Amino acid sequence: MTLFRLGYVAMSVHLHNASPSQTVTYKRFAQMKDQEAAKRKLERTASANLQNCLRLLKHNKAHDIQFFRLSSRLVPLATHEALQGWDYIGPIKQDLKMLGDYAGENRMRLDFHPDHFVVLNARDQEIFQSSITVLKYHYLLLHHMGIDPTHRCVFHLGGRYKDKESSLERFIENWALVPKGIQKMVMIENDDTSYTLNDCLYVCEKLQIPLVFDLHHHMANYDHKEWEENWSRVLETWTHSPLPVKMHISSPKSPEAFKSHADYVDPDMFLTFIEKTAGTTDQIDCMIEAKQKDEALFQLVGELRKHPRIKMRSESSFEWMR
DNA sequence: TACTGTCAAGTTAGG
DNA sequence: CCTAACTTGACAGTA
Repeated sequence: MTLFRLGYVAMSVHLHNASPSQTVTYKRFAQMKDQEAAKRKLERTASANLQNCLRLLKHNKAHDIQFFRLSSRLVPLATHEALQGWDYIGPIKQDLKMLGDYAGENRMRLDFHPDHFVVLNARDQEIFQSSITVLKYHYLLLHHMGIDPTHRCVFHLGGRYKDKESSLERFIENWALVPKGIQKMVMIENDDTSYTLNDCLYVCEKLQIPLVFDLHHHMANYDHKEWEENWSRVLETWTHSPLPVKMHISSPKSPEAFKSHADYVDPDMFLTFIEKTAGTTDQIDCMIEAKQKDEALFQLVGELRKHPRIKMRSESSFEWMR
């Protein structure tokens, strides 16, 4: 039997005034005359973000949701080069621990998806180094939450640079320069413009990195449309992970804007995926990437539970009955 | 209070 | 070579 578990991204459309991504822009920060006071403002914002994050986890618990992507913007300007040397962890240690403890007590799977500024296959050393800085920031947050950082941070292979083959190989070369602790934290996802499922499998198998399969990206960018033929290879990349297989689910906004995320998830496409993968592994955690966030999850569950072969195991998890 | 322009970072497509 | 689009919520200034 395969347990399918649903999660959502970073913020709730139901919980008001609970943004975990409040910020102070660098421009505003630089305008403030008292730099120490400005740093205190950053710290207060970070603390408020973490408090809001805790509210989100409580909301998730109330709805039986145990899978959640944390915002990468919890600490404003944490990795900005003008703020090197700023101890952004110290002032929020208690908040981080409280969040991590709550997640642990309630067996929640939390992870991160830093945005497109992480480019490990960069040609430019500075871009590579700033990518490492961003990953280290994620590592420290996890560490101080008391969460094992293994396989908690997903991103893409990087740029194509007009030569996909050599750019793919450069990811492998650069990987040797990535600190071991950060290597263990990483998962790789197929993207919608450059690196396909095949490309990612090649790298993930070589470097022993779990592959997060994004079905929507696959439909926008593939070598072989039939992903099923490679599904067992995807599962294999998770063999040595302490965590269940993870994937991303979203639907195209429209045929014209195919790559954009729709407000909600199309249940039919998802049901097809479920039918094809049910029974292939113990558990698959599905991250819902939709504009309507948790509401999209609720609506999807509402549709799924009407299906005769779907047996709900909680408000956000289910099995497929053969 | 509601609306609009602006905001750290990178890459790609297009002119 | 340069710029806009991508994606994108939140902030700050203005109406």
